[in-house]
Amino acid sequence: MIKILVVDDEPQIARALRINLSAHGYEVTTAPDGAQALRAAAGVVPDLVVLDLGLPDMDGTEVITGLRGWTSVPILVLSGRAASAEKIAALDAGADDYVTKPFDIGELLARVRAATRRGNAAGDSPVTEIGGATVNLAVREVKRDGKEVRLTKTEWQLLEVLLRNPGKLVGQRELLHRVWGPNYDRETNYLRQYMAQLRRKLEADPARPVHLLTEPGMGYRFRP
Amino acid sequence: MIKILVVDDEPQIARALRINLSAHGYEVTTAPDGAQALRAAAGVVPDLVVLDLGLPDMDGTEVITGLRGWTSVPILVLSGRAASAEKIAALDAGADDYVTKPFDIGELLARVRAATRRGNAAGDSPVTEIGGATVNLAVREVKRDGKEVRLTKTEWQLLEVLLRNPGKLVGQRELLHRVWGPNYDRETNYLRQYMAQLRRKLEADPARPVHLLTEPGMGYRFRP
DNA sequence: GACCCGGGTGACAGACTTGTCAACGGCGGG
DNA sequence: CCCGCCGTTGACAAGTCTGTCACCCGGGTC
Repeated sequence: MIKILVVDDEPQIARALRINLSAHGYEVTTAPDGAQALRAAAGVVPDLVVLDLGLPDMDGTEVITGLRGWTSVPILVLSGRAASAEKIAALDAGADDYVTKPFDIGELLARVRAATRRGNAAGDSPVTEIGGATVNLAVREVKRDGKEVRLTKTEWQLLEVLLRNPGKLVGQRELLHRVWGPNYDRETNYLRQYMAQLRRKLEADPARPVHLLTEPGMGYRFRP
Repeated sequence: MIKILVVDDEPQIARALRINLSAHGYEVTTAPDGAQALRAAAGVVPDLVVLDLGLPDMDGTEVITGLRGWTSVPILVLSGRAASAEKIAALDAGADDYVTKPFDIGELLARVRAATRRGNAAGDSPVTEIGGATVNLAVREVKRDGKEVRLTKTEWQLLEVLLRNPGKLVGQRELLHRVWGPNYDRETNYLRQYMAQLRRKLEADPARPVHLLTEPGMGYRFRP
């Protein structure tokens, strides 16, 4: 889910934005001032920041430069001031877009889509490291020492469930259901078989796995 | 030097933009209508397109989708129309920013800076090399040893889906949906048939494909 | 030590998928 | 009308994956 951080000191605007964005499938966090915005961004690492310039504690461009110091997350600025000088300052500070209030909510949503689309296309491919191997779930690719490793469909499905729950113990029953279907409950031999194959292909020392762990009697766990 | 393609049918606006942009160190090309814009973009591969929506030959969004077919170059739209619906349509078609006329030239330049700042994610050419063949998605043309190779409509659609997701595994279900429509789910024989034809026409050794790869049980993948 | 139990490993036959050849019918151009 | 091109379909050998079996290991229990 795409995460958006909304920074606005006016509660009703913040609430309106939260409602509209949530209704369109975004995960919304809000912050009422610049200091909390910077802290929140460092915590959740959003995919987009919607920033109102009229903040009580610091100037809007300071927030922008504060963010730009360590992240290239898209920043969409909202402002009541339509003066060109303001826009130029915000854009040159590192903002990606500038919308003046009052704004049409449909247009804002379209600009949000445009900004997040860029972010995704710009190529953040979530890769996971396992032993000497690199797993890229988005493009279904595993590399080890620069060479490609091929996984079968079943191996991918099993690996995906584990990787999507990093650090969490996934029960045998749940793994069987997710990979083979709801009619499979006790076929733990399938799991042993395919876990062994995954370890052989991914772990540095398949006999002593470090990331794909067995929890005897319960299930398996992926430790990052 | 950053290259900008200005698309505008009004000579005085095009000239004003050219002068202003050139004065700020950009290399400017201009095109007076949509068809020439698409051809010019395929030729010089700009770092930014400034597109006026009021073109004589085709609708503005058509130009946008035409560009988005093969490139993710930033597109900044200029328009006299301030209606939200227009903006939403253009942004959702793939535009990155939308400025209504009359605009402040300083603000436009700031938006140009913002758009080009993040721009340079490389590897964005309209032509793709496959074996001994050269595929130009923009103008729908394949050349091999200097000679033209003809692809049918279905072959183009299939090839396009794969080429637009370089390195990514595309599931057979997804391929069928995108090329034949949502009612096709299990007709994998179509895929086999057309993948074979594409390999015959594009790959150096069709029996041992290097770029158009099969992932058994899952789908196909284009490796650059 | 003998036994049991859950897990890991190698091998293999059957089921499924894939690449390929061949053929059919619709459609437009000459 | 005939012809060539294209999309669709059927059939089948070669190849790949899956489920299953037999067997091993290590730890806990008596």
